[in-house]
Amino acid sequence: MPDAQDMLFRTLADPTRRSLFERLCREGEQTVVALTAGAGVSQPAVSKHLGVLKAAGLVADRPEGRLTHYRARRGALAPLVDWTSRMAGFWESRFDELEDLLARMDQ
Amino acid sequence: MPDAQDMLFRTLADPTRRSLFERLCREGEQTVVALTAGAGVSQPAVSKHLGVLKAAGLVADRPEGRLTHYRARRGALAPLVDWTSRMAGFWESRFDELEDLLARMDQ
DNA sequence: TATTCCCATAACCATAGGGTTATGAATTGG
DNA sequence: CCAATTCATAACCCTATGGTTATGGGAATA
Repeated sequence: MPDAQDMLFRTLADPTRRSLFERLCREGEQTVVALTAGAGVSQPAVSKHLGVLKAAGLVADRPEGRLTHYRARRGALAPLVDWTSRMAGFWESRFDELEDLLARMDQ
Repeated sequence: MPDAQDMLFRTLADPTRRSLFERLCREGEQTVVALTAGAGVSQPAVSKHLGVLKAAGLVADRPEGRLTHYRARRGALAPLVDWTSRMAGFWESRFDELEDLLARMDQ
């Protein structure tokens, strides 16, 4: 399961993928065409990235007719917060409560 | 200067590198031989990873005779916390104060 | 029904980068 | 002074992966 951590880091390492996730966080649910516009890469590339993000649990999709809406799952960031807090040395800090909060944000 | 954020994510994406950083965070200053023991890869590989970590500002080295001591620079994690907080949507939260704290932890 | 649109998959290519061994410079110890 | 140790660099290899174009299936629209 702490393999989820590795998955998260690897997934977020790519700038295009991070940018897609950022857009979904900021602007909410989007279709693939909408995301492709301004992504700087082709539609198949966007689809592939969305697939990776989905496999990491960072996004969820909602098929609707011929469209597919994607949305961010912020709660999936919890392991990242967890790792950072451990590395920073704040074992007993407020991070813990924040992590719980993120875990429950799964929507 | 390439984006510090991007550099951080890319640097921490590799599990071997993350493991080295974790050890430096937990166990404090270490020489290269010490880090190589238990790293699971060769000494040149460790040296290369340490070079990448250093370029990202995540570690600092202290040459002493024929030994080189490496230590973690936890403050370099600040952009990671920053990004996570922005994505999670806690702009006005305790993250801010934590980020300041990390910024001042630069040692 | 025919056409257009959205999206995913397949097949392929090129590069980044993480691993190795070989080597050498610098330092310390016998 | 010679040997051993520490570390970084060089020169490779090989795989993972991010990009592309081509294609096709399902859904809306004319």
